[in-house]
Amino acid sequence: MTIASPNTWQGVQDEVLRRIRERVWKPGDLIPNEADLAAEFGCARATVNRALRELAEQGLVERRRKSGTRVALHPVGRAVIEIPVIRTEIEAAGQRYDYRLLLREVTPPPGRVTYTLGLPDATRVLHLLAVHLADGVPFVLEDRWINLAAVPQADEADFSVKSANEWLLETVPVVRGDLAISALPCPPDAARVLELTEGTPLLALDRSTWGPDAPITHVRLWHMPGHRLLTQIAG
Amino acid sequence: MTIASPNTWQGVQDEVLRRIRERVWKPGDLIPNEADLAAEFGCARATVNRALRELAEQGLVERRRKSGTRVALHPVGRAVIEIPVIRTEIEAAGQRYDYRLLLREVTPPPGRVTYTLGLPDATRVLHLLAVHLADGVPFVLEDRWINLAAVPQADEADFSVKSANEWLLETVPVVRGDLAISALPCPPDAARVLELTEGTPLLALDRSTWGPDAPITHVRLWHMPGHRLLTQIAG
DNA sequence: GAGTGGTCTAGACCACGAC
DNA sequence: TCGTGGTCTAGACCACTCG
Repeated sequence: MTIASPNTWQGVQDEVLRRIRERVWKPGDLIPNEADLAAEFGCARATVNRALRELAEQGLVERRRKSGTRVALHPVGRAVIEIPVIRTEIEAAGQRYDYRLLLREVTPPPGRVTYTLGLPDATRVLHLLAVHLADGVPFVLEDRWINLAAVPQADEADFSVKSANEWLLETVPVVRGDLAISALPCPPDAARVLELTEGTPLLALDRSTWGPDAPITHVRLWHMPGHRLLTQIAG
Repeated sequence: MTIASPNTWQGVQDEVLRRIRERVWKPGDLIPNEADLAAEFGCARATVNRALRELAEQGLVERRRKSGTRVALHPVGRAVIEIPVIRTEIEAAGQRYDYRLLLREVTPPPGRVTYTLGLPDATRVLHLLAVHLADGVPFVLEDRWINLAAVPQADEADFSVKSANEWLLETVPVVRGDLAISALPCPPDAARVLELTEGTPLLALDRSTWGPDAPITHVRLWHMPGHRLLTQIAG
């Protein structure tokens, strides 16, 4: 770890961090305002602003106009999970990627899908079931529902070669998404495909995405037993 | 969703985002340089810089000196998980918080603890087992190991009133942390405390933290069945 | 060598919010 | 009211990296 020269924004940030960690400024304390810090460090106020803004984004300090900047009392840790395309994830691990489409049907979706996406009752929805393999071994089971009202082209797309994941990324503009992580017992159909005992604890990732106007898709990824989501904590 | 006036950094960002989503600039494309965009939007280059810098942090564009700025080919989704103090989490849900210390001992830690923290064999480690309750019902079981070589004060602290989580936050400067999320079968001792059937799928969060010089603590949180980690996806 | 993003400056005005 | 952070500007120099 190198210390940046103190009149750069990183240098200011390092010094502020040091004072927070060494309790020169204690949790709850008000720290000097930007103009004073700029004078102390011999730099422009904009430089101090950038340093403090990033610390505020990380939750280490709280800033309010007029009140000033305080050291956070209970800094909230933030862990960033990266969600790559599954093929990329497997190939990045140096393994061979394979993909098999198991089921394709247009059928009324279960309640959890209509509910999380906020779909009207009569919506036509495309249901896909597919397995992604790493070196020939099942890696994750994908249970996807695509809103045909928002993505009519999906009805004619060939999802047996390219995964819906990648097809959607290239085809539909996504504006926002939700992710829910939970531990669930392996259901009977997944047990058959993944060759597991029913009830085995599996990590389930439920992802919903919306376009500019309408919900696009909901997907549940069933990860094989032992799979771990690894991240670093900032703050 | 309001559109910001276009000569603010948010306005520039909105317009750039729109062009990326509507495929005016396609994945892989080079977009105009900062000076040109500033001229087009009628603002200063610093304003464009801020807009693009944030998009680069989100992974939507890739920037390199001399080459310029490109629309990312495979934007990696990022989900930010917020990790509050457990008491805060429960109280924020409008529930009553309770805490019970079940076990306190100094004992050799299991391999997964010494391994993830990188502890030497002979390290003295304090082992705590505690349960956090919401409205009187078990919410999460905490299985914590504290490195007494790094935090000797922990040996005399009273963890029956204040949870180790909060005590450590107030006492020890933390420099970095790791988080691993997995689905595991409920072990026998947890089953007794949480009044569950052994083997029930539980969401396990393994958190390790380091101070400036040494590993501080490793904690595994066993969440009750059905618990979901909710986040939003950026990008 | 030259074009690009990365950063700093000194100054200015604005928006929020505590009083 | 008025102090604070939030932002914009015009200009400058630097650092990286491609050709």
